[in-house]
Amino acid sequence: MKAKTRNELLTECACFDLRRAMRAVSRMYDDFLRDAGLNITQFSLLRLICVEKELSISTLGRYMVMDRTSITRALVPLERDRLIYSRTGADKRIRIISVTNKGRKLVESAEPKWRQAQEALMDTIGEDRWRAMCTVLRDTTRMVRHRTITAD
Amino acid sequence: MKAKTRNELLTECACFDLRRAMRAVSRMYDDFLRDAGLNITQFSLLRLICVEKELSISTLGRYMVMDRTSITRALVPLERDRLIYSRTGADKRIRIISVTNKGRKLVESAEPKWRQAQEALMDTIGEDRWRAMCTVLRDTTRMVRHRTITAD
DNA sequence: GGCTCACAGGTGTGTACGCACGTATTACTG
DNA sequence: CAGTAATACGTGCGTACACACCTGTGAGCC
Repeated sequence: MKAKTRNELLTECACFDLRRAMRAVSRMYDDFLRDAGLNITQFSLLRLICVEKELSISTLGRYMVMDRTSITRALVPLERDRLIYSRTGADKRIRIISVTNKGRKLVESAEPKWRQAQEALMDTIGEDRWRAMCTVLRDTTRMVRHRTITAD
Repeated sequence: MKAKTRNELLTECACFDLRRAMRAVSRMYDDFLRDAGLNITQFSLLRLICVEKELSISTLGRYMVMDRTSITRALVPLERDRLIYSRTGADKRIRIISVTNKGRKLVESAEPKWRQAQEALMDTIGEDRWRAMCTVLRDTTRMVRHRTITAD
């Protein structure tokens, strides 16, 4: 099979491919995590908060490459369920987010399920494809983000 | 740099990488499409309906790898704005979706913007990375979907 | 110290997405 | 042909996500 030219590549939507794969893979992860009482988004967010101890809404947004306001909303169910708590910092503009003991325990109990999802995906697509996918996705994210930032 | 082992690969979440890249890239496409009055999801959906003339909710769901009920909701704004219309088929269970003239015109007017987004992404990440990304995402989607179907 | 601007954050609104559960219609089967 | 299974779809509910717009705080400049 002949390799596609640039113009041929452009006839199919990369963003569609990305969103579709995201739906397929997210559903798989959510299936594994369901019993744990977290979805993959909440798990990722909570795990990040566990590692970093204290962070602001904007910092979380930058790391997740998510709009600041989306972080605010995503934290609502986590705070409601006492998995995280927040307080005002020395700089009164900043809301500092931390994990609670309950939150940390929940992440730890969910980790085996997440691990199972990771293994299942790895077994499904294979080590080489996994490696290629993660690399290309991280590079793309970085480049697109950099493009946005430098273009203002 | 030494290549990562399977276990090292598994310490970082592939699903997180996927969702994060999806957010970054979708935002870029939505930026380009904004003036056209469609977002990338609506554009993809509408374009598919244009090409296929007539399809059911479930068929759309299978192609988009999206839950049937998500399709139902996604079509609401499109039908409200008279971009599509639906009717009951010979099999009364099936709701047949078709594009309207207004919808077709809107897709055509949005196509140049979408094309600009495609070009911009291509210029940002390069042809090789684009090729690698689309290939790996389609293969992954297919494999994950197949896994779900065969596992029931 | 007052002015201006950048930064951190929240709310209103609308779309994106999926699961649990329920209804209606068709297909299959004894 | 009655009974059952499979198929197609919708609604209630909850989370995911972003933009437009607004408020409050801190930083730098005069």
